[in-house]
Amino acid sequence: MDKASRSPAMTDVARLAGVSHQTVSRVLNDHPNVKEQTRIRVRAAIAELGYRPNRAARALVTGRSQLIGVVARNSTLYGPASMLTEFEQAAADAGFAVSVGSVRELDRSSISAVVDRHLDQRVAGLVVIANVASAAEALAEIPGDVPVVFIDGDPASGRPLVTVDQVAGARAATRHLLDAGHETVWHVSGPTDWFDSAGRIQGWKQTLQEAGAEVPPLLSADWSAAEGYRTGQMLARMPEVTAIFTANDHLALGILRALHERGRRVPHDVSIVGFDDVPEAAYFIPPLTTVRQAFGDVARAALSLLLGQMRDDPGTADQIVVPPQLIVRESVARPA
Amino acid sequence: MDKASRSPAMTDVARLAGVSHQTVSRVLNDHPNVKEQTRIRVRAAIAELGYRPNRAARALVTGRSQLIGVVARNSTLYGPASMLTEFEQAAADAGFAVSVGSVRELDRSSISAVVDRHLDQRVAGLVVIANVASAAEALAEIPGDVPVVFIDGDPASGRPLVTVDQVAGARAATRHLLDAGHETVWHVSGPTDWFDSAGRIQGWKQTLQEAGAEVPPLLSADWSAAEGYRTGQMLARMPEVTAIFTANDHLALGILRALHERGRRVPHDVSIVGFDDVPEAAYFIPPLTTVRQAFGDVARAALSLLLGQMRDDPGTADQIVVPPQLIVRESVARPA
DNA sequence: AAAGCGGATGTTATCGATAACATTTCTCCG
DNA sequence: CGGAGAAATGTTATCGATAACATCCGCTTT
Repeated sequence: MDKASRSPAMTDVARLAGVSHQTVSRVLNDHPNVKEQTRIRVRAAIAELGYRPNRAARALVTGRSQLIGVVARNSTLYGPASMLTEFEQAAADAGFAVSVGSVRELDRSSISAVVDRHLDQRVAGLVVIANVASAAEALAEIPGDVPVVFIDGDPASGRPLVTVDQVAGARAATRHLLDAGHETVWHVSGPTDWFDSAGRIQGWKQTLQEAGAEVPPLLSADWSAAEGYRTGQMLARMPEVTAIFTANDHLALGILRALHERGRRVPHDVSIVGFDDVPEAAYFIPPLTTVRQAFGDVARAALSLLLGQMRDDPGTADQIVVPPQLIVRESVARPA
Repeated sequence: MDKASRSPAMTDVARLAGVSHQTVSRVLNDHPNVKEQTRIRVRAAIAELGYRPNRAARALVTGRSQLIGVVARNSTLYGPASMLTEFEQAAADAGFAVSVGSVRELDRSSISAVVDRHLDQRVAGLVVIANVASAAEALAEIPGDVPVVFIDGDPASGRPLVTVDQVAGARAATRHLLDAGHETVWHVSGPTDWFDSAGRIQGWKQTLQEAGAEVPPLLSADWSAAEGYRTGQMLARMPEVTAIFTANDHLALGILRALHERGRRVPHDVSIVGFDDVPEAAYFIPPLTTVRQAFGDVARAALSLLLGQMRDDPGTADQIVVPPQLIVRESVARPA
């Protein structure tokens, strides 16, 4: 049959239930003024036909889809990847689909291309995981009428934003090393144009200064184990280095290896604290003390901010900061 | 003005260009029968108004969106996560948006929920990263008229499928260990219901049998460093174990630590080969010999299969197998 | 020069939902 | 018991695109 090939529409349901299509629409949208009995009849018809509302039609008339666009950097870095899946999960629970638009670099033209693609799809809202400063200018282009939430963006931007409190995380890590008795703490940071890096650097520096400790020169790297290793080779040759705080766990891994090759034992000779708590961190040699970020909380917070904006709800806050948590394992000890 | 708040539609462009909306549509779709001069006028009007076609309207009338749905397990595992971002990238290059539907478990009900959500959005096609057998039955529910491609699915299913040649990868790894002089090779596999695991187990076993080596009992684990560690604690106590092939790099990491704690040196006492080549693998202690999967190739192949189906192009193959590559580092040596 | 043809363009119907308004049916109360 | 007002339901317009068909025009063809 030709009929069978086309999926049923609202009018088909209406006919079967003996009502008008509008009543079907009311049932679907939980409109209050529908008699219970009718509601049941309609539901039955929906089930019988396997009816499934056409979102395109709905989007056309309402001007809003049930789709949230995410702009993220193309990366398998643990942080961004976790954030993405957590957000998708939260959005799905709230009945939204998520369209990912990843981008090789967070520069102006790439971002506006992705944002354009999202706007083409008439997304109901946008989430931008904008962890670098260069993103800022491109984001000015996002039209004001589409709800946007930033994750990891510029805390000073004044835009709706959810972040992990990087400063607090870095303070906890640095504090932990100082408390163990180290005179000072070296820091291997991520790329300095990332907000995450900036916050961690700031927290580290502040804590040292408050403790009256000398602030060693900053070593910056990308996020990779490879650069951690290179930096580690240098640090391993410096006997005065007894405590290192790295901006993520992979950097720490590279440093662990460099120290190991040079015969410097962790934590006996050198203590080290990472950041992220990747699932493997507990199985490094030795198990890594690190700072865990609650990506799930961030994702859920971002979603609720976004939904608040969609509802035009003035009661919702516009900046949420999620506290991180120090996870103590075995990579820190009192200096020799 | 109220006018300014609503984005321009096709008729607005038509009015400005002095043509009918249908001509605008023709220009947009590169229809041949449009005079060059008209085409230029329309293009100018489009640019002037900043017109952007409404995909919802198009989807409504054509019944197809420019959206590809991906069904994947919610996970930050390196493999699946890489696959996802690679696929998104490829799809974006081809002008498609990607809607992710992740799922906590690949069981029947979760999968059909996600597939339903995708179908609601009228996706133009589906990509299912179905790495476990339990997924199979749920996938039978996908209606036949929507193009589907599987990544990592059941090689025997007869459905359009792209996979990495797990068997070949495992053979290369096992072979490499045997060639180094080991009498046999132990294998720590992933969950046995994953196709990936199954292929790797098969390749390992075959290679041993062909070489006339004894096949040690299979040790199976999940994919985590944690289980690798637990399994490693056992293996470390068995002096006859000199060569281990693990189903992924994280398992290898856990085993490395267990061996280290027990004083068994790698590769001097025990050789080990992983799978995946996560970016950190080169910085394990020691650097890990492993098998690299070309996720980018897989993603692009999957996309082209999908596009082929959409075009109803009979010329496209329906199963593509991407070869993996052995990456030799320092975790393998000749036995003592 | 009339017929015929194809290229360029316009007109109208259509997809499947919601919005806005119209109408019918209850229910309650004086 | 009649009428007001609310509840329940129906009717029609609409969103913005493409599909199908209609028309117009300029040329070739004979």
